[in-house]
Amino acid sequence: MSLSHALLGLLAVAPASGYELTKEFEQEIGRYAWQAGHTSIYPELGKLAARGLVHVTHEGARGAKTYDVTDEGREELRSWLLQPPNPTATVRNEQVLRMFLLSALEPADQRLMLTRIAEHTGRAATELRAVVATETPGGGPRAGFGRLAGEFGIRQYEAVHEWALWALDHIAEDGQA
Amino acid sequence: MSLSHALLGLLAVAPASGYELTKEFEQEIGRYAWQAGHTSIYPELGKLAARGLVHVTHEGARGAKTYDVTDEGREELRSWLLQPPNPTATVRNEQVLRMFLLSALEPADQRLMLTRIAEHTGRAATELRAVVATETPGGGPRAGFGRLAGEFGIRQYEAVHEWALWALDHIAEDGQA
DNA sequence: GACACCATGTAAAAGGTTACATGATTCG
DNA sequence: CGAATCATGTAACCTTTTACATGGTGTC
Repeated sequence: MSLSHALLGLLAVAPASGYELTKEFEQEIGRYAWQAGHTSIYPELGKLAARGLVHVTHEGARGAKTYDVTDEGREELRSWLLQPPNPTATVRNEQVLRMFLLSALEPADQRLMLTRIAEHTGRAATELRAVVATETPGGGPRAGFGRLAGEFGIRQYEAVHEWALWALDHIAEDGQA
Repeated sequence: MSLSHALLGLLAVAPASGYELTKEFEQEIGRYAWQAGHTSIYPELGKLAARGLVHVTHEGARGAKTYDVTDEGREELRSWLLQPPNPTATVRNEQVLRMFLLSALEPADQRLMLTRIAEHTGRAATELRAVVATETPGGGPRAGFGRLAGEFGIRQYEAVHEWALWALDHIAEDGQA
């Protein structure tokens, strides 16, 4: 299960509370890599603590608990991250699924959908490029993290943008690509 | 739930049995978009039939049932596909998660991981480009489908490849991106 | 004092995976 | 006749989502 490793990884970069981790999952990590809500995060932190991979470093106001990774947790994370790319790893992307099912539509609808995708990803790439450019070097505890994610996102949007333009160019009148 | 729409979409392109759909999910669709095994596909086909979105067109040898989409199913599929891109759509990608957690590693491990990713995606892009180039135009019932998926995959691998090279170039000695 | 936000949790239901189970057909 | 492949299904388990539930703190 990858949620445990996602939490381990985020905590390895900087200790945090369940609440802060939840907000993290609403950012880039949730948009490109893995989604999770607080109702799965809190119990999972409890399980990780029970397994000795994380521990509570201190309790703050309003019952807030700050978690940090233990040496054992760091070892577990490292061995998971350094695994060779495995071809059966979990993949689930609703947007990409929509693109793949394009062939099920009539030609006119195909063009409509591809045009929308091209516009949307083109705009998203431009916006993200602007955001990344204005980000101050240095910054918070996860600054490097955001930079890496930003550059990934830009390339991701550009790739889909180029694909949509290619597809628009290559679907014939009868809709066969 | 997207599995139902994935099945609807595949059947809309060409009628098929649960067994054939299962094999479909082991190809590009499972690699880039959505995974499913036969144990989730068979019950789901049953539910879709109960809702009147698909129906069994004929039963062949060994109890094989060929499903096709009904008009109602086609309408449901179309309205789902033409929905505007929604930012909270399901995203779950173990490989991308690994990349995002790069910052949790020591600089030497980061470089090792990025080098591996760059090599792997570079090779995958080249191989896929070769496969797409040799595919005969025309072909089977889902030929357009495979072409679309192939072009998508190529751009996907290239994007990650470029990202990994960028990251290798930009992580300083202390591992800050 | 109301509203926004901080901060945590549980429980039921839905969705998905793994393991188990069965039998037909085809090819060598 | 044995092995691979075709073809379907159920059940137990695990994971995830949705809904419910509670209370503290800061600010206007």
